[in-house]
Amino acid sequence: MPARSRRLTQAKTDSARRSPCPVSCCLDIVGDRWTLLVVRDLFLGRSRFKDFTASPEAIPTNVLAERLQRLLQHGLVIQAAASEGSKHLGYQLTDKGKALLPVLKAMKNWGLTWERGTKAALH
Amino acid sequence: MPARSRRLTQAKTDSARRSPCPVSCCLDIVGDRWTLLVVRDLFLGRSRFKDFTASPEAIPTNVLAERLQRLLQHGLVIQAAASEGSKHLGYQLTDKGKALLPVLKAMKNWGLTWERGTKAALH
DNA sequence: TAGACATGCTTGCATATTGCAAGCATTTTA
DNA sequence: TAAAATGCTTGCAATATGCAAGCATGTCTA
Repeated sequence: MPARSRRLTQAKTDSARRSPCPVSCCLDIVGDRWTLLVVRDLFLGRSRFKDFTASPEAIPTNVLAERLQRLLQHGLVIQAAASEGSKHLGYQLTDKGKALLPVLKAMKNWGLTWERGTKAALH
Repeated sequence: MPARSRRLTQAKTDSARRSPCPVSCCLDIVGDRWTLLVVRDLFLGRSRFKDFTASPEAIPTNVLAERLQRLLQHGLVIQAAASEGSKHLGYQLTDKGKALLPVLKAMKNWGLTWERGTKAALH
């Protein structure tokens, strides 16, 4: 898919939702094995493409590129200069994206309680 | 896959995890578009195969069967008589499964706050 | 107690997504 | 200004999803 038409692709409309359930709707956006790990990394202060690929789960680059586009489309992240005066872009959470913190915390707590050998990185 | 060998299939071991991160580990189990909707339905008191397929999101039956097996393998649900004296089996959340309630609540709140037109079914 | 219907799946198949490796234009560093 | 790093894209094989049909077992009705 070329960049321009990707940019013009509409964010998921109400009619594209499986149901009006807020849980279902949330899963339509972040319901896969990778998206919330990218959001976790954003909370950990990572912002650049390379940073996300460096996480221990090793997300494939094509999947990462697609997920970042989806997060942009749904307004969970924005792009901004990666650092002062740099032409490289980084990604940052919007308020909508930051609002997923309780979801990540709940998952963190669940994992720590019920799955042996897990260890938290997110505080 | 025959029923017996499916029963004998090991739950995901530490080595099968992508990383020791509790969030990643949680997503290894429930990180897809459907599993948490099944868990939501279980919280809503639904317990039988037919009940899950009747939800508005309309999960395909083969996907539902696979997800229920995964939830059984990971100990998030158990099977029990669907009703008094019935030979039909239903599914119920274990404590481990019930511990996902904060995750669902966080997703519900996020959806209600950030996605227009969503409406809660889970209380 | 026989037939009809409901339940709880399984199967087959087309399509979509994922994972892996390689490639490449642009930016930054030495 | 050449070399390395960055931020992706592309191609392809493997896996997962979605849809429709099929079917064994259980339950209900006459």
